[in-house]
Parts: sequence; structure tokens; C-alpha cells
Amino acid sequence: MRNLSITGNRINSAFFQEDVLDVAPKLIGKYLCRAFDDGSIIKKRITEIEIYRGEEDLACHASKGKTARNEIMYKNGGVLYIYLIYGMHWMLNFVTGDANNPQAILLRGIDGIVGPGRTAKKLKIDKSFNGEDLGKSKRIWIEKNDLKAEYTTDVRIGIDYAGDYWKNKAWRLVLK
DNA sequence: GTAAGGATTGGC
DNA sequence: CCAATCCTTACT
Repeated sequence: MRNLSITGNRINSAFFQEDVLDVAPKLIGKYLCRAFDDGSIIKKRITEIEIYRGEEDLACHASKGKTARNEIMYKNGGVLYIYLIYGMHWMLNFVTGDANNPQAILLRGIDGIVGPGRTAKKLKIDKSFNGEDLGKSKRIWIEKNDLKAEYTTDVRIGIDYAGDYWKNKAWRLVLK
């Protein structure tokens, strides 16, 4: 059935409701699916992500506590956190962990596309996706599979303001 | 109210 | 190298 990929073969919210350090290695390499109004679907592997972990992480948007912008990160894992940066680029993040434990994984690349802004643009992401439930959404979800993905790690990009300790965390994962 | 700056990108 | 572009945040 054509509908199977939309309703049956997706990763559920529980997958995201663990510590972001455990979720990220399982997320890299998975197939991200995006269904458009015209019936077309983009299905590509997640190739690059970054970890943002809690209020103590000075690079995380939650480092100064809950605000109107970041409140989505305080929800249970499995929803999207979307925000605009530099007045022009939408960023897509997967919220992880339990409620009141703000964590997220920034999507930086999918097959053939490098860069968080470019990736979100390709997927036609905007503010309306903020809070989108990956367990239920008809327009975006992640496909199940048990393949182990190999990846390399490196420091996160664009967070020099976070101080030496946090800026040097190898919390960027790149699919081999 | 006001001002500073950003999890980036593309063009010169 | 640097401007674009506007939302969010932290102040006065």
C-alpha cells in the first residue's frame, strides 16, 4: 500500500525520548522523509547532525533557561524545534530527551546537501514545522531501519561564543 | 522602547 | 572578505 510508508514504517517518539548522546548515533544515516502537497516525496539519509544538550551546554539555546523561542526543546522528545537564524535561514532540530530536559539535534546535512540552512530550504521547512510531531506528521517523518551507520565526529560549527569547554565538544556527527 | 547579535550563506 | 535580513533577547 502506498500509505504504508507514511503510517507504518516510521520511527516513533520513544526513539527520541532518551539522552541526546544516545539518540544522535542512532539517528545518523537514517532516512528522513518529507511529503509535499503535490504528492512528491523526498527521502534521503541524514548525513550530518550536531548535539545540543541541556541548560549547562553554553552553545545550546536553552543555556539561559526557557524562553518563547526555545520552549519546544522543553517538551518530550520526538517533535521538531524550528528557528530562524541571521534573518533568513530556517534551522531544523529534532527534540530529544524527557520533558523539561532541553536537548536537540541540529540537522546539518542530508544526502547531496551540506549545510543546515540549505538542508532546511531543500525540505521546504518554515516556522509552521515548529512543534511538529515526528510520530504523527503526514509531511515529515523518519523511516525505521536496523542498519548501523558509521560516522566520524568533530567540533560543532558556529558556536565560538560558548567558551573553550563546550566549543571543543566533539558533538558533530558526520556519516562516513 | 531600543539595540545587539546570531547553531549561515552566497557573492565579490 | 563581508553584507544580507529579521527575529529574539537583554537591556535602558
